[in-house]
Amino acid sequence: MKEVTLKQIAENLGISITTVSKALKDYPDVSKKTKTLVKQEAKKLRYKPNVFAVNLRTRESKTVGLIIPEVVHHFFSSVINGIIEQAEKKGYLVIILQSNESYKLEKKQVDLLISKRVDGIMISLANKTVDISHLKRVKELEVPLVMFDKISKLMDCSKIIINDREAAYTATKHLIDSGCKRIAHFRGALLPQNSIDRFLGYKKALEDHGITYDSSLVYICENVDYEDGINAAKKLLEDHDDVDGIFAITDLAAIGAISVFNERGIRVPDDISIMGFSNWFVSSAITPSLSTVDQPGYEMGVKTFKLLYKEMKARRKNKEFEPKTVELETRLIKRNST
Amino acid sequence: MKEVTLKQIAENLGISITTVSKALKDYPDVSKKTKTLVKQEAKKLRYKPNVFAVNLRTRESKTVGLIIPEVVHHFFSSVINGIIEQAEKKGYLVIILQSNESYKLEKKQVDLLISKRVDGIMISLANKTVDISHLKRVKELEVPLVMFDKISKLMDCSKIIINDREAAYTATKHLIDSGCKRIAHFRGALLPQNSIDRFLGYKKALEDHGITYDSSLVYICENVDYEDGINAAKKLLEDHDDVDGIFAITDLAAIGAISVFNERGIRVPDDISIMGFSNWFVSSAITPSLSTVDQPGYEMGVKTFKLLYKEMKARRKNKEFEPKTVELETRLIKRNST
DNA sequence: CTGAAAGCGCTTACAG
DNA sequence: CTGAAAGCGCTTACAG
Repeated sequence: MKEVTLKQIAENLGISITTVSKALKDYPDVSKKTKTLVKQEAKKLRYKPNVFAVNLRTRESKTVGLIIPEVVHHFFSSVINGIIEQAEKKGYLVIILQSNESYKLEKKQVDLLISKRVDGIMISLANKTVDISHLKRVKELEVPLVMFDKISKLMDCSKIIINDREAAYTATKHLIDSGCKRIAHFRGALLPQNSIDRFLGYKKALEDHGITYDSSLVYICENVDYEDGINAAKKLLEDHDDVDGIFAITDLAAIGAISVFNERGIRVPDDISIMGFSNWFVSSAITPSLSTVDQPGYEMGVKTFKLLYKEMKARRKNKEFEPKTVELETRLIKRNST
Repeated sequence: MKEVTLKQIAENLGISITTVSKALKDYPDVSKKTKTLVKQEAKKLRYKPNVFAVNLRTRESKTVGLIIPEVVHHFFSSVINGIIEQAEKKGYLVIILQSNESYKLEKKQVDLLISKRVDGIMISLANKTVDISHLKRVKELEVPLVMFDKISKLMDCSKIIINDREAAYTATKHLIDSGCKRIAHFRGALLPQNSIDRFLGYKKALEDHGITYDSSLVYICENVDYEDGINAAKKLLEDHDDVDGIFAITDLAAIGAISVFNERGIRVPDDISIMGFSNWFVSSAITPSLSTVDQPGYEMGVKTFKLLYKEMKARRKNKEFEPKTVELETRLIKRNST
């Protein structure tokens, strides 16, 4: 099938390519009559502009890049959802890349997106990301950039986050309020900011309520997943028989713990209370249903793209853009595990 | 920051753009000395070819499109995973679009991908897709196309599927083998092929084992999700008190049913046995753990891209390509709900 | 209101 | 082995 080009239309109509181009884009200096003629012909031939040529001329790809640690993850899936929806509204396509929590891969992905000349990049950092030189490069090249959820405080760019410390504080306080005296924490890896912040919120809540912080009650869940939760729970049962509450960094880890307790006849919440984090929809499906903190993934996606869009718009007009940090609300959700 | 172009390098070195271009691409008719010089300079200036120009010249975008009903879905997440991984290996980027199970949106997405000139398209149909004229157009334009999982039999293109009918048969037979006499089916919408096939597998299994098919035992779960499972289970309890087995079209629907039974003190599997479909990892985390059919999402993604790649390669060389249909193995997984 | 011309940055057939 | 030239399909400043 032969491609339809401006030239084609111009020849059919016996006018110049210039005029055809202008007519299709509704330039004010083309007569109404010509416009109608051109548009009609374009429709008839099913003309579609060749984006490759348009990109080259306009220096824009109308495509944005998204780098996340993992696609197969309820929270990120929701974020993707929000981003794609907004992007489509504005006529942007989203290229999604997965870092698999690897620093090396993440760097490669950034390079890939840059070489594809995306108009902007959104990123949530891998757990293993140790420095941000690759992001500094994005800034140098003046490619708009927004970080979300897993951010680096060192990077000067727009950010969409939740207040992890506060949310963790509230979650821990909820355990205390429901009578827990010995509260363990399943935390994430040591590097990620949100893992640190949730840990600090947990610690602060204990201290503010006269409970001595005991580091032996903190277990590291490297991948914050179901398996990790199972393992941490098993170890906890070996180490401590007096723990009556757990604040887990993710619902997944919490659910892992619950499954261990269910199996061993340990009653939740009578013997031990459990708090998750994320409000994955499965949390309400398990038995007992899981108390957790609602983390607004979809909203985060929406806000992330919107902020990126603003920056891209400013960039296009060569205007200055002042990076912004937006903090989204979280919400404690009480169910049957506490 | 000034963009580095071939021209830049050529000027710095006092040679022609042509030679620079050829040297960088290791054309055999450029001297070794020139090549080294050019490559050195390119590296020094951090030269990156302008993909927009390359695309325009080569008529390739090195980008493929993926349309799926939903991102936030364990099965599709795994497929995405497999696709992205393979694509990256071959230097392709993946644009992911979501149809939200809408026919209209799906058509729009196809148009979008075509207008972006992706080198190939992978698609899993929306539940509400009623005809395939939009896919026929893809074929007309000679854009390589692979369908996976939710396919249309009417479309002449490559397909990656599982044998839904057989898998459903095996699942139902498993219920029969464990003693069930009155087996209900929570099926999907009426249109999708895999919803039809799973239903037919269920029916055939009953008939082959001397159980009369009773259409009042078949409930439609329009979105095959958790909510649907809850509703269907509630209705089932109202309608029939003699059912002792359920084959649900998805794990999600099955888990919804289990949560209803758990709540009402109906014992699974003692009072009623339940089979899911998909082998979502949560199935092993709930109580009781769910028997199900393992559906190889990741593998499906890998195979899908590989097949698309073959077709794109043939297309590039203007060779004929014979569409293929690949059927992947499923596996019955017995857990505690049967 | 219309159009000739330059140019985006690359690739490649062709001549020397 | 090197390079001038054409061309991919579009946009837009400029002239008439």
